[in-house]
Amino acid sequence: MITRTNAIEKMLSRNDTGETGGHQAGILIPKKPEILSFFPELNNEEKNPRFLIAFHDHMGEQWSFSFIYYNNKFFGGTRNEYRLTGMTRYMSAYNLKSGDTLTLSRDVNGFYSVKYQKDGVKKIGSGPLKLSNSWKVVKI
DNA sequence: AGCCATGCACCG
DNA sequence: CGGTGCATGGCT
Repeated sequence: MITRTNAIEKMLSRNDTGETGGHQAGILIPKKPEILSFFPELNNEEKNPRFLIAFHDHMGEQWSFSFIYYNNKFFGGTRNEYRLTGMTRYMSAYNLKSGDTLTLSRDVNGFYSVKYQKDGVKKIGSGPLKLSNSWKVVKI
């Protein structure tokens, strides 16, 4: 049997939180099988398939995020990436900034939850803040 | 591949 | 009319 990912986390980039002035309303999901297996399967045959997922946070609040596969590359465009959108309200509610960690998890009942970790703990030591590939799989 | 940026639609 | 979100292009 396969091991499905039931929890993942990502250190937010500046564009994720909207600090760059962008308004793309969501975070980018890397095309890693381990990460993607956390999310429901999307229909690759259709353009920009999306899946609305309801998450609840540690405060008992409910949030609906959209897991979208922007795949217009296969439909005459140039995009080929996954995003989780509709998060600006959540991020502003808890004042999340780049460098903070966002954790997504799913229990055996398919119940999704989201939480965050204000960082400053994870040191970067020397060098610039490297945010690429900042996702990681978490076992629960 | 991943992050940055933006024109336009929609909604308060 | 300003903020938010979608979809898409651009840059590193």
